[in-house]
Amino acid sequence: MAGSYRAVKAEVLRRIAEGAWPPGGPVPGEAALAREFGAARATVNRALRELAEEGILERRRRAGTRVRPAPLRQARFDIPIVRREVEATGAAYAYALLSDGVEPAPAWLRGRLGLAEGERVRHLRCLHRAGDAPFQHEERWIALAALPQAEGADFSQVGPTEWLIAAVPFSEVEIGLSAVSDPAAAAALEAAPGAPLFRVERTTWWEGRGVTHVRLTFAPGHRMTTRY
Amino acid sequence: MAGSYRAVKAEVLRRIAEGAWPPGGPVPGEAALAREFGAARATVNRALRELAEEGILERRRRAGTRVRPAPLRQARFDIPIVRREVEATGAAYAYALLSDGVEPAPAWLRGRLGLAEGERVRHLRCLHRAGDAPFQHEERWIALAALPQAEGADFSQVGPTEWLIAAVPFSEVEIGLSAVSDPAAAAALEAAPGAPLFRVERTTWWEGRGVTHVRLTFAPGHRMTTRY
DNA sequence: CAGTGGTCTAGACCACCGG
DNA sequence: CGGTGGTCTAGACCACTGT
Repeated sequence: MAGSYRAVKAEVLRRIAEGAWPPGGPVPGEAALAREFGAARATVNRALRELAEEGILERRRRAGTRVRPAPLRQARFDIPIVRREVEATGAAYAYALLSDGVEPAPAWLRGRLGLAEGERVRHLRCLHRAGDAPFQHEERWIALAALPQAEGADFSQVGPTEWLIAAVPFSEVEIGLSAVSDPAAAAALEAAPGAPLFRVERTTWWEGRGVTHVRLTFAPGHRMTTRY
Repeated sequence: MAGSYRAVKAEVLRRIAEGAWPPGGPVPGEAALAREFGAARATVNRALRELAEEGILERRRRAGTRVRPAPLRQARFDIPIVRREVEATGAAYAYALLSDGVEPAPAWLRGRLGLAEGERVRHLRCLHRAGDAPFQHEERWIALAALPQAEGADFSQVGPTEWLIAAVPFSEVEIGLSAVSDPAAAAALEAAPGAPLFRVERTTWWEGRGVTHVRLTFAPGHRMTTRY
């Protein structure tokens, strides 16, 4: 097990935890570690590269590798498709389209997506259920200039999210998480008007153009979790 | 630029976006791609491995590589130290200890950390400010059996989070995000009693033992964002 | 049981940047 | 300017798993 990048990672972590390599302090160079561990430099490189990506180490050319002073805590969350998320709980998934229309983009949305004044967007509100219980309220805007085929799409059976996955293969995305009080969403979710609701907002660009913005508001009590 | 793992990634992404390699469909083997691109297999391997880690591809031995049918959306969020987060906004950071005591662990906490009945925990409540405005309310429990030195630590000047970073180098962590209504936290944050508050909960284990649990509750309007 | 990805090695070139 | 990490190559062995 001497020459395994996993073994190298584990050993490096051990030395940091042990205090042998204190926070902010330097880590021996790849060549030295390769010699010490009896591994190829490429192997050590992969180990250190991954530790850097995980926020444990800090690497810079010429300056060398150091232990991050305050380990950059980062968490990776999966953002699954609602249907899968519901089905994972064992409940039956149900979808309903609440409202649907085409309208000029409001100012805040134009700013967010970079749209010109007067540009039209398709505006949808949907409800996703887990069994009989409301699970997630989705409010979505799609820029029709960027995605003309969205004007004729039928969202009565399949939610716009799933439709978009097929229509827009790749994009740049910004995700925001917050806690909100939204009487309209609360009503759709059959929650008290002032209930604190967990919201995920996602804006998507494609080739520099704003394509769509969505607000996913969850029924009270929803938690997003991850481990590492 | 033929033999660059970045070039390979870009080309693979292009072919997927283009529709040449449809979702769910197979991707040629590493050997074939290496031949086609005039690169070493290790180079192609790195490209495909990273795309798999990013949720674009799915790889299995013997079965080969496929394009993920519904691209696994995942987002990575940085969870910075409060002080840095506040200072990043340009505001002055201020810390205050609101309450501090040692008590038997309540049942819900024992379950979460895996503590025995009657085990004692240090229970702290703190407030982090950005300038004059309350920014984050921190409520923390530290298991004294697992971390005896926490009993005598002075948390009047430095928050327990920063103290813990120095005391517990590495650990397993579970993070949960939710929206809550918490009158006590709201009061400390000078918010309306029923205001929707964004909460981050983090449980930390070390060598299989539950060490600490924290509730970070943010002032109204807080947003956690990320791009990719 | 054969083929695919997973990993390792030894050697090499080079971009970058701190002193 | 020189040392460090970043990357690439050619070749090899092997673990795993679908057929």
